[in-house]
Amino acid sequence: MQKIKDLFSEKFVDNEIETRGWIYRWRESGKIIFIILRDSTGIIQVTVSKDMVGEEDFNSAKSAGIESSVIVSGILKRDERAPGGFEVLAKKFVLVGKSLNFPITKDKSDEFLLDMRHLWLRSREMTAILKIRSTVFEFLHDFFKREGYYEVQAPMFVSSAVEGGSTLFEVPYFGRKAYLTQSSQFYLETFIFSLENVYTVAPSFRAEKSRTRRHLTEFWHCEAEVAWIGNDEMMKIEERMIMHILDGVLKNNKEELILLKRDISKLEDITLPFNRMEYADIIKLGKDVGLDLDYGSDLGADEEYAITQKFEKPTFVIHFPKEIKPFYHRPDPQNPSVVLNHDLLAPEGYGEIIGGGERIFDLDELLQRIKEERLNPEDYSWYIDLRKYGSVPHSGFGLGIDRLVWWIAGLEHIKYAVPYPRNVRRLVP
RNA sequence: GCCGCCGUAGCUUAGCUGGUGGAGCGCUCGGCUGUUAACCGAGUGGUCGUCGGUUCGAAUCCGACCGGCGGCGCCA
Repeated sequence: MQKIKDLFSEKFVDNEIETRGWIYRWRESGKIIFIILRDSTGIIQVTVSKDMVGEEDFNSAKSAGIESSVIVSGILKRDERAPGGFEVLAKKFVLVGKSLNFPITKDKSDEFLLDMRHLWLRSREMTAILKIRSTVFEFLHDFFKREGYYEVQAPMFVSSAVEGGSTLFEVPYFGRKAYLTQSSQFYLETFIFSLENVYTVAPSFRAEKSRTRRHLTEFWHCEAEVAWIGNDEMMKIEERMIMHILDGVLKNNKEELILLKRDISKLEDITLPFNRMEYADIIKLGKDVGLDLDYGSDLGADEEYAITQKFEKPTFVIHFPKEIKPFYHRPDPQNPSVVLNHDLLAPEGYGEIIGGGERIFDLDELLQRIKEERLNPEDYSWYIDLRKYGSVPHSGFGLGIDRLVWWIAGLEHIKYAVPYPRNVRRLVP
């Protein structure tokens, strides 16, 4: 039994082979049937003719519809008329699982394909994306393993918000109210006092009615928290991490990137270090380009687009005004009106993929910021506790893994980066 | 939450200055021994999103509702 990809080799030519898969294309021309067979590794043409396979097998090949699963044995031939230059001359054709009329045909709208996602996953495009996605997760874990991190797990059911603004999904919890986590950051901070360097890969949930090409209500979140380091060192870790993943995808998924028509040179040209820009300088730069930007307003989609179009590699935007960032970010001792934080913006207009920074580690400073933001300290009692018993300077970040896949694969909308995307409307399939 | 847009056959759509709904793909049948999302012939398929209004007459005009899409805000 051979995988389809392995058949594209001189060593099998004129030899007996056997392979199996699903019918990707089917056409007949008189007494010969052409089948394009697909498996997880690729596609190959199979020709079925009556005098080669006999009446019975020929009839099952004739009745087999798109996406039928089949086992074929025969002779591998070189033939320039076949796509890819090789084809299988069938001697035996076994229909394993019949396929009814496959609902996905030539014309397909975005929405229809989302409704049919459980079947559309088989498409060459989705298969390529899923392979890239698999590599991204693999090299993400690989990076942390190499750098000596511990992987930890935080709860998905939580009792309150990490930050005030975001909307939480409420779920009934034995007569009480619970919420689905929107970030594991606070829990990660609890682990650093024993494990020092920790990370987690888990879903986060946001009940925002966002309708943009980069928002989902459920997304895969990689978060890390590191003891004893500051904002600058955190950024260096992150850029190494992104480079490691990029290298992994470029090494393992060239074929998939090509199939997706990704401009690979744009990824290959990225080198360390990434760009760094002060928030204040962005505002100045924005004014020069004619954007309506005031110091103290958060960067909107237009601004991010303008910035990320300008640069060929990812850009850290650092030192945001503290008012527009959550209370736990540490104000810069040199200039307490800004915080020691960073957002990482992916190039080519993709925008924010990471948010991170240094956390306040002083008890009084944290209480002060909670008070300024008019939050209730009781809601953060165990988080505040961490500043009472041997607090240390520390930093962390959150990476939107789906957004990373979205950018690397060069996709139009984040929903293509995720097998079963969830947004305010979509819960099926 | 705000601003735009769209619902016609299984899918993709034309018809929208009102006068009995057309096409391509799919599917069924037939033809072809080299097709490349093949081609040729025949057939199949529609309470035009729902309800109401205007009119002699509504897919078409008006209103409400339902469903969806794109963008902004929010963020990963």
